[in-house]
Amino acid sequence: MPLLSLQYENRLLSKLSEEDISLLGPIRRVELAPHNLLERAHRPLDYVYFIERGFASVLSEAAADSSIEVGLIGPEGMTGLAVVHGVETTPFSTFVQSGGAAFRVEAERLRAAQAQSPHLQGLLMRYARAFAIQVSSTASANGTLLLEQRLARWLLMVADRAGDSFQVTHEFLAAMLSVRRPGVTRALQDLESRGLIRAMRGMVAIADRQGLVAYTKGAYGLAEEEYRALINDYPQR
Amino acid sequence: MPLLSLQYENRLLSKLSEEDISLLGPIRRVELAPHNLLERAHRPLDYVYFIERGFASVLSEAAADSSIEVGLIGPEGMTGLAVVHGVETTPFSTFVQSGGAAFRVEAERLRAAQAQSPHLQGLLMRYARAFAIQVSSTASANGTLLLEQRLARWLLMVADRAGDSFQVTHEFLAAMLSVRRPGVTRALQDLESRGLIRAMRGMVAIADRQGLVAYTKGAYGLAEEEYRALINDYPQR
DNA sequence: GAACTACTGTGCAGAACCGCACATAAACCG
DNA sequence: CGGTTTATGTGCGGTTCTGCACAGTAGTTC
Repeated sequence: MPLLSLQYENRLLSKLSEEDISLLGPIRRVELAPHNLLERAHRPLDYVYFIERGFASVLSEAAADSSIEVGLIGPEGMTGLAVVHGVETTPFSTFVQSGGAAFRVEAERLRAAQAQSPHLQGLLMRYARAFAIQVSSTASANGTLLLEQRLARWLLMVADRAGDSFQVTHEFLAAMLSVRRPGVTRALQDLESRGLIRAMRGMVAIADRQGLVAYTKGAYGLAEEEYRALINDYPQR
Repeated sequence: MPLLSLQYENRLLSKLSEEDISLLGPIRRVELAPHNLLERAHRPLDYVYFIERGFASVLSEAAADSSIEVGLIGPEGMTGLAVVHGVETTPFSTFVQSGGAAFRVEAERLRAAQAQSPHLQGLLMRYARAFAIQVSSTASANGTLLLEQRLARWLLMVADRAGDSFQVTHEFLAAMLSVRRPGVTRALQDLESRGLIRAMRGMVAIADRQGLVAYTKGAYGLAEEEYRALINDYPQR
């Protein structure tokens, strides 16, 4: 009999035993439609989502008018880290960027499960750490990189979660990076002229992954390496 | 008999009972000299530090040549959150910016104490959350603010940890914000001309705290509010 | 296939910041 | 107290990005 856990595309759930999964209670598979809000800033979190397909963005609206993405979550992770830390609310919003599916778990249930299973607790702690490192890298990238490099990093991060070609508009990219839309157009043209990507209407495809990585001059890779060390190397059970 | 915990200026330690403190084992008070490295990137963490006076910076050196500060830790917190998450290393360096003192706890001991005391565990989880929010705010600030506003935010964060006037050079500020040094000179002049600070050789003093806060247009305040909600409101024990 | 609605491309003046270079000034040291 | 070090102030050309404005083009709808 195959392990139930192999049914999960989510990298976190796939690390859990049937027992741990059952601790999560009635976990329901839900469809994620683009623009779905999975968390609203300052509202209590009722559910966390272990993403199976698609991805979501964590958005900071700190500075009055200008919002910006601070984190990206796909099948490698989960939304609702506040719950993992035992907290009821978060100051950020999380919304679905690219539709897909997820397993939804009640916040209370997750908390109880953490208390019961050290293995689950350990895994979630490590993911929280991995995500914190991703956000730190974003802080670093936002402070030190040019737009083209920030864009390259973003495209790579999305490719990791949604495959090498995906739908996205310049407008949307501009919102995530908090830059002007025409700036994105130019930056994409530049990346394309270097043969690193192919840009079509409403869509971008990675053409030369290695080249893109090199182009970010180290801004992409560290967080991803840490994720591997933290999660992939965590014992299956 | 007064509570032992009242002896601690560190906001986290001051929330702990004598029992919880004793779980931390031989905690040693150490002096923090400027430029002391409390954590080295990719090296195992042997100790965590609960800061009593002074403050430390978490530095990302992701992008090859350019390093940048991603987090600030003073008497409100602790270094070594990797340990709290059950991880042995961190990809960042943490160094003392402003000398002072701290209580040093063995990493192993902290881990064991977390397992034994739900109260301690809860507190550290909440601090980890507060710090993550701080880093997210930095990501947001780095992506959306002008230098002067980033500077204003940084000065406020330091003032919270080291008092309203503190020593710092333009060179140093430039390194933290990852900008040119003359840019800092100009930005400080601008803040001073608005009557928000007073800048002297090797030193800055906050003159109009409220004005400074207003000047950051919301970039300062959110993380601090969250800290209060997470830590100050956590039950004493 | 015409009208409409995204989405993408382009241009231009100006602000913000960089890179480099150098001038001034305060503190320190012998 | 004169020399050295450290810190701050200034200038200038160039690049990146903004803000604003508008043109083109691909899809969609009826």
